[in-house]
Amino acid sequence: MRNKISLKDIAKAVGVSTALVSYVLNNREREARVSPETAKKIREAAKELNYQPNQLAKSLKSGKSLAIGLILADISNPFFGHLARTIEDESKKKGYTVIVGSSDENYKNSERLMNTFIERQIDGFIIAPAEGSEAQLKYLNELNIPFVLIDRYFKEIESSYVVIDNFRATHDATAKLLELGHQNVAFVCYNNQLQHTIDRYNGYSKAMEEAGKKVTSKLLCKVKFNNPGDFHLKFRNLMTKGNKIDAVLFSTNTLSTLGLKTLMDLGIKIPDEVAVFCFDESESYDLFYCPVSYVSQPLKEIGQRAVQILVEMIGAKSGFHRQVILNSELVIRESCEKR
Amino acid sequence: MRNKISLKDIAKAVGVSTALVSYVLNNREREARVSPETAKKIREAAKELNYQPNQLAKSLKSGKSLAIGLILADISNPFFGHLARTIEDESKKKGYTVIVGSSDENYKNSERLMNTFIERQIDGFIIAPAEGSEAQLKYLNELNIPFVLIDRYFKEIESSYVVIDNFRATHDATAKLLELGHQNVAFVCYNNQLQHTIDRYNGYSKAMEEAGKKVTSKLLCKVKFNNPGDFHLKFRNLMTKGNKIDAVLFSTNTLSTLGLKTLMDLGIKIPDEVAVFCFDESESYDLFYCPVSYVSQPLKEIGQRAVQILVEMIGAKSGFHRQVILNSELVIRESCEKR
DNA sequence: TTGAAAGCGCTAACAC
DNA sequence: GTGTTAGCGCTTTCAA
Repeated sequence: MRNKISLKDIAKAVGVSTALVSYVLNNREREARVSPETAKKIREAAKELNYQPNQLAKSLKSGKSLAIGLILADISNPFFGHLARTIEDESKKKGYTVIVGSSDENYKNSERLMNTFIERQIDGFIIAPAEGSEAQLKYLNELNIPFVLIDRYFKEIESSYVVIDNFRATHDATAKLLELGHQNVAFVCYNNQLQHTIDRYNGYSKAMEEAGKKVTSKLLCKVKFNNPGDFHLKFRNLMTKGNKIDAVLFSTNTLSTLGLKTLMDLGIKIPDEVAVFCFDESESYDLFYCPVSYVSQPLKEIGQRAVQILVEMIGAKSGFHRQVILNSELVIRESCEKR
Repeated sequence: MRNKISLKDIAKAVGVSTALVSYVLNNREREARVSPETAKKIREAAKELNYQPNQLAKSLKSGKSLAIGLILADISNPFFGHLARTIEDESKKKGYTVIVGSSDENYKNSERLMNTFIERQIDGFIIAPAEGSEAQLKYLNELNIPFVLIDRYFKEIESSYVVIDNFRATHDATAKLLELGHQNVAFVCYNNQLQHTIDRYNGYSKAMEEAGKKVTSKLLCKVKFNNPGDFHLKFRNLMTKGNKIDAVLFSTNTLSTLGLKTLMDLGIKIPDEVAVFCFDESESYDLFYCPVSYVSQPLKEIGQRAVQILVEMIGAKSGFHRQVILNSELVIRESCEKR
């Protein structure tokens, strides 16, 4: 069996009450006026017996678990992996432990995770919400469980969130491509109704409009999530049906990787035959034959801000929300040149 | 404030004792001979009040937290991200929640994480141990806390583990390169003393020996972990100092990516000037100009087996260990051809 | 300066 | 069939 030493064991060993032990081991001996000798004995016994406090009991008593629930689409996706890493690091600094779950972009999974985490009394959530999660988030609000959304948010849900200015990101990337002289700039995105998808589309579309270009279906490729077959079909179509595409803007990291791969397979030369602008950083880009241009999100800052806001919300007596919109950066490299 | 409904609230609402509520909501009404009407009323009240059990209180009472602590080197590394994903999925199936932490290959961090997790009463650990973790693992053994090592293990530590046959993996990869006619096969690894590093080196070295080749320092590149500068210095040296290297075997995924990148920067053509064999799958390989050969680890199986073994260990009254050595697979593609 | 005791939410042995 | 109660490990009020 597992050798569990409790406050009581220490109290017995030293010959004092558990109250004193509790005070001393929480460094509150002064406030409780514990005599130095007793304190010393208690500390020694604790060390001797190798005492480790039971956080569960503390939490039960205090009503605070010092745990944060993190719900991502997929922890194996490097974009979310990086986010998870910064969130974990920042949480550790703040004294919180992170419990993670992958929703797989499915709101049913996300709901199940949320309930599991609530049962574990997490103090708050950081969530990259799946499509259709609105009701669950409203529910969290009803329960007064603080949460911060990352990467995506919902216009109709009152909440804190940390996102980038997606409109501006794609707007500027598109404008850059047009400025470089590309004529038919295509846009590749998922066909969901998530706000960041919409914002990114609008950014693209606005930049086109400003340049006097019409966005026709010949320039658009909206594909199903998690469905490489659908992607290949539609993207190949886009690129090979005589649409005269001379530049492509991919609106997520997974689409970027899939897209580069497909262009390579099709033998379409970048940037000679088509210019390419990607979304998010990826170590894959480093191995691509042509240095890739991309929208760089400040992942570290997103994670840190999310944790900071959440911790503030947890500590606040009355509810508040904080919205943070960060700027992304365009990293311009060879792949978007006009040849 | 957070609207927390407890068993007591339901008991009061229905007008019964908490004991009955507990029995019913744990579906043990039959064994406790609760009358159907009472049971029904209790369930209705629970639903009505939107009751969510407090897992912390349950755990405190039962001594089981139904939580697993996962300690990885770095959750943002896709290799570990995938592992984390399969572990999370399998744990969920078994009714366990996963708490993750990144050690950054630093045993001090790993120790801190372990203690945090122990305080949270996790039922067991899955660990990709950092160099120097031996003492901590012995400590876990003393405490009778079950754990399963993944990716790496220590010969001198009695423990369960799930790893691949690293010796065989590099042995076979090296043999393949030699069989294809390469003469000077170099080996790139980290300069640590982790068993998997040693095994991988031995596999390489054995294959060389079997082919009547001598492993000289001119063929070896041992680099510091997490130190791209050191890598570049030594690897460039290896490739440019007239060592006549015509094939390189990289012994981890990070080294593989760094290596491919450097070879590209140096303008060394693969496989025309040098053949390359990598370790672990990576989406980056898909974007490389030449299809990359690699050792493919069965990530999903590693994660699943680790969870299965851990759960068995947690359930067992007496301690036992289970060692699983899985086979990896060689994926042979253009990059290792002899030109 | 220290101890006793209540109580966080839950389970389970036991009594009625 | 149902209720009472002790106790998991901890904190904190109150009394001594």
